[in-house]
Amino acid sequence: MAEKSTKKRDFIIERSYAVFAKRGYTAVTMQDIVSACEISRGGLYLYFTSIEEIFTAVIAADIAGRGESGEALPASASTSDILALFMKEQKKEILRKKKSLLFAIYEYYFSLHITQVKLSAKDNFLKKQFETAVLILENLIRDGVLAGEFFCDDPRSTATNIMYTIEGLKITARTSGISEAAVDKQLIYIMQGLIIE
Amino acid sequence: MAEKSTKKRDFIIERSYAVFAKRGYTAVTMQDIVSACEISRGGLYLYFTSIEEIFTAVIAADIAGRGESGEALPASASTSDILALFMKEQKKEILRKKKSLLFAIYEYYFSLHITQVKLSAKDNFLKKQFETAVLILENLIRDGVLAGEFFCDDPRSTATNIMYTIEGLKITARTSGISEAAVDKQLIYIMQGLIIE
Amino acid sequence: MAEKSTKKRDFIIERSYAVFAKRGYTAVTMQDIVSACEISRGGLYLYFTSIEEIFTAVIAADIAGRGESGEALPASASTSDILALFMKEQKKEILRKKKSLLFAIYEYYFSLHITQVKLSAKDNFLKKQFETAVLILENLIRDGVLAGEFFCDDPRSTATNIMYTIEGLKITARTSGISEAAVDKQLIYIMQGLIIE
Amino acid sequence: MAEKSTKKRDFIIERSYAVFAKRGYTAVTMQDIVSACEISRGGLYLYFTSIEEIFTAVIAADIAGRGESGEALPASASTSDILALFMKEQKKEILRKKKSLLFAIYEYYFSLHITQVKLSAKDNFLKKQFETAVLILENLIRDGVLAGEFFCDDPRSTATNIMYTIEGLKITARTSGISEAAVDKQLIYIMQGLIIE
DNA sequence: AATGAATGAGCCTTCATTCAT
DNA sequence: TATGAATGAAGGCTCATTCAT
Repeated sequence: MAEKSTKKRDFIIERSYAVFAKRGYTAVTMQDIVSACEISRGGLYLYFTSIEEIFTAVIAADIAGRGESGEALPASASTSDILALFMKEQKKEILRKKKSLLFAIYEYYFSLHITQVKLSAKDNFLKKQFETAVLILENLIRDGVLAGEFFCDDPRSTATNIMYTIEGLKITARTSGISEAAVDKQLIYIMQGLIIE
Repeated sequence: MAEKSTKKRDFIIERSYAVFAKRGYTAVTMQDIVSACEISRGGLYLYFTSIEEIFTAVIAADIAGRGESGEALPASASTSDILALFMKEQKKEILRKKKSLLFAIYEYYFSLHITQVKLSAKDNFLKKQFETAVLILENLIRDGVLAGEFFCDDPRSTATNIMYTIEGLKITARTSGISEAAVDKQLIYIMQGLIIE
Repeated sequence: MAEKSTKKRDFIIERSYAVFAKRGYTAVTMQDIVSACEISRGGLYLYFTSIEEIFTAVIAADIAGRGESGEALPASASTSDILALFMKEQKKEILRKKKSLLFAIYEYYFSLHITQVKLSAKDNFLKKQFETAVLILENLIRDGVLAGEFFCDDPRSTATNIMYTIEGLKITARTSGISEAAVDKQLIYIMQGLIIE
Repeated sequence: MAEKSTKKRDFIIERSYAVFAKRGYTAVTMQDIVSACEISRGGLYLYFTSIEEIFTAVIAADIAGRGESGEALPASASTSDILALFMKEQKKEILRKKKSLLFAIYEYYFSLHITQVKLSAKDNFLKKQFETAVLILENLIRDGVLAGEFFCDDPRSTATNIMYTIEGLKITARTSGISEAAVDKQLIYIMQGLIIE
C-alpha cells in the first residue's frame, strides 16, 4: 500500500479519538467519524475500510503517544515521591472521562470476546497495558523496600492487587460515577498500605 | 397497558437475559430478542415497547432473583469461614461470563452517562449493588476484628478497597480475560491481608 | 346472516361516527374504532369486516337519522321564513366541524374515485344528498315566486348554484377555516339575491 | 443540508406531484414516492426527510409554476371577454382531475386542522389562493361595471360568492363527479348574473 | 486522491386480520 | 358471542459501503 498522505491519516486518527472517547466503540457510526474529520464518506475509505480499523489505529497511536507527558522528578526523588507521582497519574486517568478511550476499549474487547476472536497476547493491548503498569509498580515497590521506605512481603501480588483496584475505580467512574474525594481516599489507602511511617 | 400474560412476559425476560448476557446492551436489536423468544415482531410489542424497557425488566428480575442461592453455613462458622465463602461467591461472579449481565449493565450505564441522563441514587443499580457489598464486607470485617480473627485499622476503607479490586477483576475477566488461577491468587492475597495467622 | 345483536351493532356505529368525524376516513385505524367502541378487536369483526364496511354503515345510519331535528314552523310561515330557516340549517352544517362526517365522506368518495370504483347513482350518497337539497330549494324558490316574495328566472339553476356555494363554504370551513361572520355574509348575500324587498 | 443536486430534487418534486395528484395526501407512502421517482429508499432521504416535506415542496413548486400558461387577450378585449376567459380557466381547473393537487391539499389542511396546527395566514396557501382569486374577480367586476358591461351592487360579495361556488364545483368534481355540461351550466349562470344583455 | 450521491440491507414500529380459548 | 394475544406484512428511517465523476 502506498503511503498515501500520512498527514491526513493522522488527522483522521486524531479526530476519531475524540469520537470514540465520547461515544464508546459500539455506538460509533461512519457518519460520526466523517463529520468529525471534515472528510468525505468516500475519502475516509481511502485510508480505512472499517470502523474497527480506525479504532485499532486510534489505539495504536494512543500507545505510541504515551510517555510523552508525565512530570519530571529530581534525581534525588525518594521512591515515596515516585509512588505519589504514579498515583497522581492514575488519578488523572481514572477521572479523565471526556478524553479517555477506556470504555471504547472495553467495548471493543468485549465485542471480540463474544465473537470468539482469540487475541494473541501481543495484540491484547488491554492486557499488555495492565501488565506493564504492574511491572512498573512492582519495581517501584522493590526499590522502596530496598530503600527502607516501603514495607511489602510480596511486591508482585501487591502491585497486581493495586492495579486491579485502579481498574475497578476506572470502570466505576465511567458507569456509576465517582467523586474525586472517593478516588483520593482509595489511592491514599493504597499508599498507606505500603509506606512505613 | 394491562398485564397481559405475566407468564409470557417472564418468558421474554428470561430469554432476553441470555441475549444481553451474550451480546451486551448496545449491540442488541429487537430482532435478537424476537428470535430468542420465538415470538413475532409485533407480538413482542404487546409486552415491551423498547429494548431499554426490556433491559430494565431483565435487571429488575435479576435483582429480585438474588439471594436464592448461596451456601448455608453452620452456626459455628468463624468469620474467616464466612469471608472465605464471600470470596468464593465473588469468584463465581467474576468468572461467570456466559450468564452474566455485568457488561450489558456497564454499557447501559455508560450510554446513560453520555446522553446526560442523571440517575437518582435509587435507580442506580450498579452503585447500590456496590455499596451493599461494601457494607456486608465491612460488617464482616468488624466481626472478625472483634473475634480476634482479623486485623484491620479501617474496616470501611478496607471493604471499599476490596470491592474495587473485585470490580477490577470482573471487568478484566470480561475484556482481557483472566485465568481462574489469577483470580484465586488475588482473592487469597486479599484474605491474607486481613487474617491473623 | 343472523341478526346478531343489533343493539351492539348500533352502538359500534354510533361510536365510530365520532371517530370518523374527528379523523376523517383515510387516517382511521381499526384500533381507533376498537378503542372508541369498548369492544375487543375480534369482537368488532363479528359485526364488520373492514373499516369501509363500518364507514358505509355509519353513513347509512346518518342518512336514516336525518329529518328528525329541524325547527317546526307555523303553518302561516312565509316562504321567506322557510328560506331563512333552510339557510340557518345550512349554516349549522357548514360550521359543525366536531360532529360532521363531511370530510370523511369526501375522503371516502375520493378514495373510490382513485380506485376506479364506479358508483351507481343509487349508491352515491353525496350526489343524492346534493340533489335532494337542490330539489327542496328549487321548490321553495318556486313557491316564493308564486307567492310574490321571490324573484327568480330559473329556479333550478339558482338552487343548484346556491348549493354549490354552500358546498364551497363547507369545504373551506374544514380546510382553510372560516369565520361565522363570513358564513353569515354569504348566506345573506344569497338570500338578498332572491327576496324582493 | 447542502443543496445536493437541484436537478434531482426537481425531478423528485415533479414525479411526486403525480403521486399526490393521483392518491391524495394521507394515503401516500414513502414507497409510492420512491417507486415513482426511480430512486432508492435511502436516496430519497438525501433530499427530503418526510412526506410532508415533499408535499410542501410540491405545492411551492406548483405555486411558482403558475402564470406560465393562460391565453393572451387583445388589448381591445372587453371585460366580458376577460370574465369569459377567467371562467374558462376555472372550468379547466374544476375538471382537471388527473393532474390536480387540489384534493391532496384539502387532505393536508384537514390533517393540520385535526392535529391542532395553527397556520399563519402566510402559510395558508389555500386561503391565500382563494383570496387572490376573489380579488382578481372583484377588480374585474368593478371594471365591468365602470365600462357599463356588468351590473353589480356589491362587487366584493359577488366575487366571494362566485369563488365559493367554484370551490363547490371543484370538490364535487373530485368526490361525486360532475359532467362538463353541468360545469358549463353553472359558469354560464354565474356570468349571466353579471352581464347586462 | 477526493467527493458525495446513491444503494439496498436491515432496523424499529404499526396495522389489519386471525384464531385458540 | 366474545376476547385479546399473536401474526406477518408493510411502512418509516438509518447505515455501511460503493462508484461515477
